[in-house]
Amino acid sequence: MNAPTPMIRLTTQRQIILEELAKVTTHPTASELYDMVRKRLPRIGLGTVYRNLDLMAESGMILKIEVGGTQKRFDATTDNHYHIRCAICGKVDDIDVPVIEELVTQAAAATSYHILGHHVEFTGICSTCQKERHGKAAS
Amino acid sequence: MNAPTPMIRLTTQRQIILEELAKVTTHPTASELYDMVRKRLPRIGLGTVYRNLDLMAESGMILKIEVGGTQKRFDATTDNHYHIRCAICGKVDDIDVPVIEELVTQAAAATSYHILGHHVEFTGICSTCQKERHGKAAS
DNA sequence: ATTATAATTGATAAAAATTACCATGTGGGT
DNA sequence: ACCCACATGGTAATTTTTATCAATTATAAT
Repeated sequence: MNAPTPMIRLTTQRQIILEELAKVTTHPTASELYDMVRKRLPRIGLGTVYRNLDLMAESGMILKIEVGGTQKRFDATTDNHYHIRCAICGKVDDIDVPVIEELVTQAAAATSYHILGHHVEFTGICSTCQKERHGKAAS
Repeated sequence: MNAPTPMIRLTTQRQIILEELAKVTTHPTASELYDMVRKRLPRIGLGTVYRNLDLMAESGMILKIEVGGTQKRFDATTDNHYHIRCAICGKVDDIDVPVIEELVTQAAAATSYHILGHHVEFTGICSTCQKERHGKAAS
């Protein structure tokens, strides 16, 4: 009666996508992941990558992080943590700042929305871009 | 020597875009704003709206909020505040939770990035979507 | 094992959102 | 009134993502 196992079948392509995503701590976009996966599965289609990333995100196996920038990014670490994005190159890293659980309580009191979660995104300039900026002084 | 007034000329279209944005507390997307502005300036082009929203965001007159969802949104209130986005309809509202300035200090200690700022985005279900969900019980 | 049944894939097309391009128009300063 | 730089509107091109669908592959039933 109640829908049982949503049962996501672990196909070869899904497994490899998952493995490649778990390998890195950067937060690759779908097409970055596509390039990574293609080295092991040259015939895979970009659509398959998108489709499966979405499925896995829906089923909670991975995280789809919708931060600034033009592309969505994915993360194999599913427990809540915060991110920092470089304003220049767009790279996204994890940042080790304690998660503030009280925020959800505070938010619940401040709105009529039913709160599901929260996310903190820092903006900054990564060390690589800091260096490059000093390279060319006054533009 | 040092670049003087970046000097953004306040054209009619810019003024009206700004006025329309300031009128609402929702956080319209570029095309929503386009529709609003077109009522007063029927010949304006969508490109002009995009171009000027970007310019105004760069010069700090308005805020470009890059949250979840497929479209960027804009906000006439430039002092830092947090947002909540409906997971179902995608609507974005302000949420009145105190801004945590310490976060930036904490972040600075935890990363090699040069921190520029931070943003908190809550996810939830807005009251409208809560009601509609109860409407159709077991699908 | 063999067939039936359902889910998944790869390829391609389509959609959605944004940006780039460029000839024409506009306004401010002299 | 005449420059001149900037801005505009219209359109085309890009970028990112989603949809479609026939062919393939896996699972279940016999």
